[in-house]
Amino acid sequence: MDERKFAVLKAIIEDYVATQEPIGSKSLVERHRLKVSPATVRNEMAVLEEEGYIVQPHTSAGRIPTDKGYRTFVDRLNEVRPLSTAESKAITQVLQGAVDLDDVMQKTVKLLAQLTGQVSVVQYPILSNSVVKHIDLISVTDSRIMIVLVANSGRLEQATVELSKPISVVTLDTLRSKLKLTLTDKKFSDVASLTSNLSKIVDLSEISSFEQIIDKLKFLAKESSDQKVMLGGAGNLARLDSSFSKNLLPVLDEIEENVVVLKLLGEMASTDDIFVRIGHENKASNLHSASIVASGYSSGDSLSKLGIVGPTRMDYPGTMAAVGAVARYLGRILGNS
Amino acid sequence: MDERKFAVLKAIIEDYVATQEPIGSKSLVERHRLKVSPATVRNEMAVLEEEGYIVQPHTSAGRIPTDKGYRTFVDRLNEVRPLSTAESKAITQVLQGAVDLDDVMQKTVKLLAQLTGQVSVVQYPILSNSVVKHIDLISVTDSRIMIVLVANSGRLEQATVELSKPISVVTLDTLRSKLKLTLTDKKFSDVASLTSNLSKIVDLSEISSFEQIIDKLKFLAKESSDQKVMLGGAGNLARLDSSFSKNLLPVLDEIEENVVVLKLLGEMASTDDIFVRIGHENKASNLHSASIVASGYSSGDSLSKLGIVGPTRMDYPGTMAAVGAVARYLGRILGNS
DNA sequence: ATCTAGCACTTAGAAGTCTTGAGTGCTAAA
DNA sequence: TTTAGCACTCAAGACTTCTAAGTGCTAGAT
Repeated sequence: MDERKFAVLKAIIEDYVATQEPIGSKSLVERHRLKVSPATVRNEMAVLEEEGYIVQPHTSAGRIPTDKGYRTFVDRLNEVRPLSTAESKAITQVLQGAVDLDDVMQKTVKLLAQLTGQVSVVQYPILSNSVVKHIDLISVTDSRIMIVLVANSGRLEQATVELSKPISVVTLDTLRSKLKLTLTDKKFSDVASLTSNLSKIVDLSEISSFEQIIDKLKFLAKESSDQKVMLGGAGNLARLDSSFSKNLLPVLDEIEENVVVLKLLGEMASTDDIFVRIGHENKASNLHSASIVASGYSSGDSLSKLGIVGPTRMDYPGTMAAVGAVARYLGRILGNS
Repeated sequence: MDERKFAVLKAIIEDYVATQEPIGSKSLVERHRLKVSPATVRNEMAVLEEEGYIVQPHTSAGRIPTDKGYRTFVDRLNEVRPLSTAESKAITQVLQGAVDLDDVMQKTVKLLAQLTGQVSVVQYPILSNSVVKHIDLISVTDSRIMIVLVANSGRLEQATVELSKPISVVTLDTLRSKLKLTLTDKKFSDVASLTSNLSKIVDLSEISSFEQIIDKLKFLAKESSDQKVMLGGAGNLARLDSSFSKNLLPVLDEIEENVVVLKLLGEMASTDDIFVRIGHENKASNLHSASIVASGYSSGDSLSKLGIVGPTRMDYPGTMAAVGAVARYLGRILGNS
């Protein structure tokens, strides 16, 4: 595409994103100090429309960008605009202050939501490659046992088992030390197989308690290697126009269920570039008027993802910059672990 | 207030909540099969208006309830309508499936949001009266120590300390056993004072690491006895009308910061009845068009709170029933601990 | 005494009409 | 290839009118 035509497209997109109104040739020339007349611009626009980059809502109205228009705009946007120093300062400050992983995740998701003004999603660091750093059994009461698992990434997982009958302290102690021995420095994904063949160590009378604990432990290790997701900035939906949010609501419900996001984020290629999926490029029809901007971030050993979802009409450069920066900083914070 | 007048008020409120439109005398008589003519109802309405229970948005329009109207309606609503069996089934099923405290809280907040269609808030069980059941120090790397605290209520708190220089295994071991000895079965609120006078036990060269760990531990214990809050159903805002959500957005941001809710919920008297605060009864002016329905729930030893916030125009009987039921079930679940 | 029917009066909002201005496409000249 | 000029279109705002839902009040019915 020729240089000037792209300039026109770009100008249309910028104005439309800012005003949310169709853009006409005259106001375009004024606002952007183009060195040509409106008539020339009109000719360019006619071509752009023919090629499917922009449309008119009705005759005698200005133009608005199509998905295809946004797409070429984003593709041409090679160098990502850096964030303002104030913004990047904010990011480091907020993330610096986090105490544990949950806190980091929560702050990140909120940060993303605030920087972009959109609904944000952050995937927890993936555990399957992680290694058990510590395992403990804690008796809260004599029939309630809490299992604690710590990964080398610093992620902690817990679960409580309600035993059908009390367990003796001795049994619990032997079980605990056995588990420590068996599982420490082993992969989460191997926990299930490793625990399957150590049934002989406990007294017969307590075999049921034993099994309940092991079951929960397996579940916990499996569950944790599954992916967990945090959602934030749902309130931003209210800021956006309601037709859009009506569409998106069911999606959010599902996101809270962790189901969709896995697919959504999983589909984005798994490098740490920034990915953008615009309107109809999304398979789910609820998302046909939405765009997703996502990026991978490295958490020690593995690569997880984060991103935002908003209306197609969004500030792509700014959003991409924010997503990229947050991903980078998050990786840096977690990289220390 | 005389019986029939109340019936009229009630009918107005019910219709207005359902339709969100001012209610006139004629449609009222039709929809509610009152045994009197519209003219009579009009007379009643005139009196109700004079007494401040209802207003006309403009002459020649129907009436809408005032805060005072809602208030008397709610006050007369003595017996709380029980939930449908389907609903209470849903509650038990959802809560039953939770694995740990975070999970319980998250499921509860979501449940409340779904049952009521409003924004919901659940306070974590208060810790200050809780007792340290278990404490552990886990070395993730040799300069990253994770502190784990478990309360008798089953609540688990963790934090990671980044030491300025590595700590030796021996020191860590002695420190750990010392802490176990000192803190087990002590109140969270006493952690700070108990840890203040045990500096002598470590080698001088590692005194700085020691201090960093103790500081974090104090912080953790204090932080945890502070109140923590979980927010849910922010997406419901989008369902409501936008003027309302505009008002409420800043409030939500603050709620996420845990600041406001403490006050908000704290102000509600601390029994486990259901409390309703309507419109201007709220001090914060952002909440003048909002109502809060809250209830205490007992979590083992202490009493915490949960509730929802929505527009004054809400289904009070239904909402109160839902809040009450969730509080009751939650108490039951946590009571086991 | 209280309720109700009837009626004159009010008024927001729907429906209809006019006007305007931002926008277009096309043609012909620079 | 660009630009000026011009006729044409049409959504959205302004202005009017109409209407239906609602009111309050009075006088008769119960």
